[in-house]
Amino acid sequence: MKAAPTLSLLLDEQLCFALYAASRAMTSAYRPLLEALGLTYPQYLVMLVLWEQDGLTVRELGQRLQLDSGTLTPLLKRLQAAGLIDRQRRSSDEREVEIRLQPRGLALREQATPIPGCLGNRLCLSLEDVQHLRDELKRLATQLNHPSHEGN
Amino acid sequence: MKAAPTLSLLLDEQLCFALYAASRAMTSAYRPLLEALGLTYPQYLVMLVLWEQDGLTVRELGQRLQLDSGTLTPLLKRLQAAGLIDRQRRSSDEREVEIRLQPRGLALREQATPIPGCLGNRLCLSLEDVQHLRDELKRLATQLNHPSHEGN
DNA sequence: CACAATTAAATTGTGTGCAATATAATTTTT
DNA sequence: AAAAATTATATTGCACACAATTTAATTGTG
Repeated sequence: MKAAPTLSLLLDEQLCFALYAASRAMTSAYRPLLEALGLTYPQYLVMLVLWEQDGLTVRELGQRLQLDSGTLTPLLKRLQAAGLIDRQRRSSDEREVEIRLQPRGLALREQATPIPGCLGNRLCLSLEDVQHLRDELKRLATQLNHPSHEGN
Repeated sequence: MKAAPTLSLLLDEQLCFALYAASRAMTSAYRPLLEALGLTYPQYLVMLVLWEQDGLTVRELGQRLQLDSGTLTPLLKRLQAAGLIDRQRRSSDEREVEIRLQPRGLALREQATPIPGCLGNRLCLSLEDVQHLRDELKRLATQLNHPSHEGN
């Protein structure tokens, strides 16, 4: 076990800042496209999950997106107010709230289909490079979320 | 010029979600370490810039971090309230507000030096891999921020 | 069955991000 | 030099994120 090496405090050398800046740049790039659908970026992510699997609970949505009810509850209320989803307590377990797509929410999927390709075009990366970067980021997130201190 | 290929709408295939999740995981990993310094993650980024170059204006800080005054003004007021920085209108141009480290803000640098190494340890990546990922993310952010539509 | 422990959402409070607007100082133009 | 345009910051309003607490429903235990 060796001590943590002292790395630079220079902003431009930080992986964390590159990640933070790239994530916000990505959200900004989506914004004008999603505005046409009346969605914010986190709302779009919720819709992606629901288009894949409808009828999930708030908890299950949260597991998928790594978001808690403090974030999801108001977001889902806005999607409901927009007529895209419905929120219903489950009769089998009244603690759980089931989220179901409304016709307007389901129909929105058609308008969303061109969006990933549209964004992909801007990246100037091959599909393989995008997939590789995506998988590296997934591994990074997994490492950071697990407190498996000793590894390497 | 070919049409945008229709890519998947599956959450787990999206680069954007991997980026979003990794960025939040990174911020969460920093949180307990920064809490010991009394800083939030964006506040830490501001301090990184000031430790590199003191006396920048709000505008210059914003250029460096890609943040506007709507975000920075309240954040800087909190750093000022914590006694870490000072905010002063420049006499040469009264529109500009100069940010200067206070002794406590300068001293905090010592406590921050082990942090990057501490986080680096968790990544289970070689230094070269971290640098490569960082540079890929920088290129990605540059591409996304520039509307240079045709490229590749 | 009663009651403690657990679980799922919702609520509350703080701190970003960011668009839009306002305010004030400086520069440019006429 | 006065008016118009520009620039820098601050303010306002909305939507996340997330910790901490609350509320309500369910499960586990004696």
